[in-house]
Amino acid sequence: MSSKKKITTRAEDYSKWYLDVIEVADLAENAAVKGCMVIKPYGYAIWENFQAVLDRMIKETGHQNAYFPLLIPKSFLSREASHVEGFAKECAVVTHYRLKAQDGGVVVDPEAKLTEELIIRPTSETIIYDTFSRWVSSWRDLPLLVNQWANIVRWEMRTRPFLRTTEFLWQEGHTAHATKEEADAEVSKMLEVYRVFAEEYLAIPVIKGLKSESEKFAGALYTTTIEAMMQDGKALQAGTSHNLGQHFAEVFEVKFADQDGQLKYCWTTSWGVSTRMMGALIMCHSDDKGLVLPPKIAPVKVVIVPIWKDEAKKAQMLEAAAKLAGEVSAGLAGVGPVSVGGGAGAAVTAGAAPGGLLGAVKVDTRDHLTVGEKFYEWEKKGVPLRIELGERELEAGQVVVVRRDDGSKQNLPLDQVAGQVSGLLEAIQTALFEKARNFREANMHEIEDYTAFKKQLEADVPGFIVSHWCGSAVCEEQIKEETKASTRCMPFDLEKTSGKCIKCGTETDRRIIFAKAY
RNA sequence: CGGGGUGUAGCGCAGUUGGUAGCGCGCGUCGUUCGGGACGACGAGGUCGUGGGUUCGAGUCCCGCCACUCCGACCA
Repeated sequence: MSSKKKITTRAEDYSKWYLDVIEVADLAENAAVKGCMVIKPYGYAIWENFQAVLDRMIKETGHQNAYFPLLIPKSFLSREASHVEGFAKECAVVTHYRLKAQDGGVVVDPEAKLTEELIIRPTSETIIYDTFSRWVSSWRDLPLLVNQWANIVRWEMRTRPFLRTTEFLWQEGHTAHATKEEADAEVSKMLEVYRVFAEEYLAIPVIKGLKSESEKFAGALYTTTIEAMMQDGKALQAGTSHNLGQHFAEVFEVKFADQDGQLKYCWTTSWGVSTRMMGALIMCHSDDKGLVLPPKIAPVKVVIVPIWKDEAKKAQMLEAAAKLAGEVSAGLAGVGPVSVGGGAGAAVTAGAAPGGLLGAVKVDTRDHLTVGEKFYEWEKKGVPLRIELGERELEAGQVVVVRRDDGSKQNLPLDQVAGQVSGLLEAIQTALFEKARNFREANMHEIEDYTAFKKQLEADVPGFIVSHWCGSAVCEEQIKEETKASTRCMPFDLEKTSGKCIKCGTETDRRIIFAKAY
């Protein structure tokens, strides 16, 4: 269980260690299946907290959850020309519906060939707008605001755990509106939801902006994005919100009779956040000891490690720890969602349950591990606060409280712990965000000279480069070829200044962020 | 699909000129331990990726096949 391997850290090689904590992908001796993901219970508890928070925010902005089919008729995908072009190369295709026994094994039954192949959804625009066409007939049916939690399959050539897996989990929102203005407002409203989610819950600072034409979603009018910087100075697109214009409405005939009696096509939007955000969370905060989780999203927020020498002392310590856990749980109200199995009451007993990992406050009662091993394990799992409770503490009427983010230790009187825990968790939450934001600010570069631009991208931590750009896809493509940096977004809050395109020198007031990206 | 690399216990690996399968970690039982990754004793665990060939004898040599993996082209 606990490996003594020194953890190597940071974004570029994080996958070497986090698998132990969150995920394994050793399902089979089959590359395709390995590209999918197995999420261990601890990692899934983090995902469930993601869902709990984001789902609540999505509903608070007026959306409802629904579910649509996994399998999409091939013909649907080809209706929107640029959409099919964007996704055709990475679709898993269902061609048969039956196997049959043969020579002691099974083979695909050639008799069971489908007349039309089915595509495993790489995204659900097509099947959802096909459905919308039957749901919308009047302006009174609009806006139609729907969200779906689902799994997605994209047959990528190269996979990377969490960042690019063959199968991934996400939420995808799809909305239909009467006017472009309403659709625009929806797009920016949801991008703001994502910003708040990333910054206030995951403590990941993000930059909101507009994608270039070549980086926008296949079939969209325009794409907005939140871009985050990882600890190695590379960019990660953490969430996107698209205005799909009337493209999909036209090909799937999502039409409505407006108040003026005219039959009009809807304006649609879509937006999504995936398990990739888990990768962002890991890479943004983790250190040499393992995960560092922001308190608001951590499945286990506080772990109490009782320390004893013999059976008699063990009973005494466990009792004291259980009592403390109860008090701390009560003091935790309002600090983010509580994970599965984790109501305050459940949390107190969770430690006693064999194998139980979860609960907002966890008491580590295991006695086949040394204290040191327990410390290392919870640090690796990123639990924000650790409370050490031993004979010494009990006699002195105090405990040792250790912060995961900076490793600092402090002694707290036993009767004050519960009252101070939520304040400490908030301090950790804030400190993580500040640290990440300071790092990003320190690695933002405004560069107007192409030689300096190329040199910066060769640095160990290349960071984000803000430069003027003429807007041409040709310059964009050449820069990518020469430096491997792609355009990330045109930040909405970036001041317009006049200057020359970093590549071709054309006068322009447009500036964009370039970065190496995951 | 192009260019490398690797297949031996759950994981990581060793295995010399061909001679009955080894190590570390992990796992199980018992005991001593326990304040930052403890120790001892005993134990369980293997069609050496696969098919053929050479040989008295193949993990080892020869040929074929398969799989995985890393680097490039694709992407949330």
